[in-house]
Amino acid sequence: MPMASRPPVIFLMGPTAAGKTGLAVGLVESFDLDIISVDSALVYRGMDIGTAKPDQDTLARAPHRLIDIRDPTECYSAAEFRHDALAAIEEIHNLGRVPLLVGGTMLYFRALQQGLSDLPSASAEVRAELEHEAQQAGWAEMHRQLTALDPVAAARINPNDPQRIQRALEVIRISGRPLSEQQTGGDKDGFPYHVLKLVVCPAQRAVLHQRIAQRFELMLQAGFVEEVRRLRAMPGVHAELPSMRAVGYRQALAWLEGRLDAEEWGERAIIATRQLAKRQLTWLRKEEGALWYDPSADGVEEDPMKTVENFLNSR
RNA sequence: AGGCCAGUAGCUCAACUGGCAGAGCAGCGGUCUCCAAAACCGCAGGUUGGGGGUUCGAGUCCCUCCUGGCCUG
Repeated sequence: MPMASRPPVIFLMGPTAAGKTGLAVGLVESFDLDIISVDSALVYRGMDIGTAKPDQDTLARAPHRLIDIRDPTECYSAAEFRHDALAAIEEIHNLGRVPLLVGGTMLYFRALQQGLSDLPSASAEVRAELEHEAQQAGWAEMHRQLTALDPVAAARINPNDPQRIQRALEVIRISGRPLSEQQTGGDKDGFPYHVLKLVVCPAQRAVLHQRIAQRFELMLQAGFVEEVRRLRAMPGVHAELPSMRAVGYRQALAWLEGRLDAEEWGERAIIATRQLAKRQLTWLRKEEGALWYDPSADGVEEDPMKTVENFLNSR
């Protein structure tokens, strides 16, 4: 499909605490855009403060799709996101509006743009089984098993990386075929849209670090600890859940369960957030054709509003 | 003021009776195909508080000064 005839989609990407939400709300109020959240933590109901989820007022003004779609005891995945996001994009286009995808989960952006190979989806049972075996034999032994079953995948996966060893073995057990044989690279044209990519990020790392620390203080004032206590009291909630391994929640839980000191957990949470931002930036640097916008550089940068306006008018 | 203890990487601390100054954490870079706010990999970082001395050789021993802490007055 030629570019010009492709329906428009706008990406608004950036590391945590860079100011994505503020900009997104501004854009939604100026143009006929509908927001789709691209965030693996915002999907969880009841996880509001620690995820910096937009508040009720903001959501009323700027509705977000794909938030609050899971309980904290449930799982979500890149493949589910891709499916949900593609459906939401189509829905928005059918309304005659333009989708604005906002978030910081770069794997989701990648899965959306490049597609995923047609692999068996995650199975809680198989994972539990593998987990159990690994506890007996150790992950080093599991990696050796993988070497026998799928040498190509085993060579690529570090023996210290339980998560990926587990996934590779899972795929083999479910499909009976090696993972590496099935990783064909995703759909060729799995994302037939005309995309404008914006990245929001302070040019200075120190500025981002400062924003992260300030935002954490605000979270505490807003009752983050209470939120975690509430989650912890829910049946079935425990520290190993993907939801509870999220930045901030993990450290708060560790404190409440006596694995971290009261004076220490906050600093650990901030550190984890900085490290998250760094990993997000590693993805973002590779993002092709993205326009970078520094929210802390007043005036000098081109106005993203203008960029979006031009993009929408050029069609 | 006197006595004692300490001072080593940004932080916390190792380094036998003198023998190539190291870890953890933080930081920085990277990997990433159904947990990704996850799970991993790598890199850099030092005038051992300053100065002097003994020694083939000093973080380590001696002298002196500085800084911090504790005790006594």
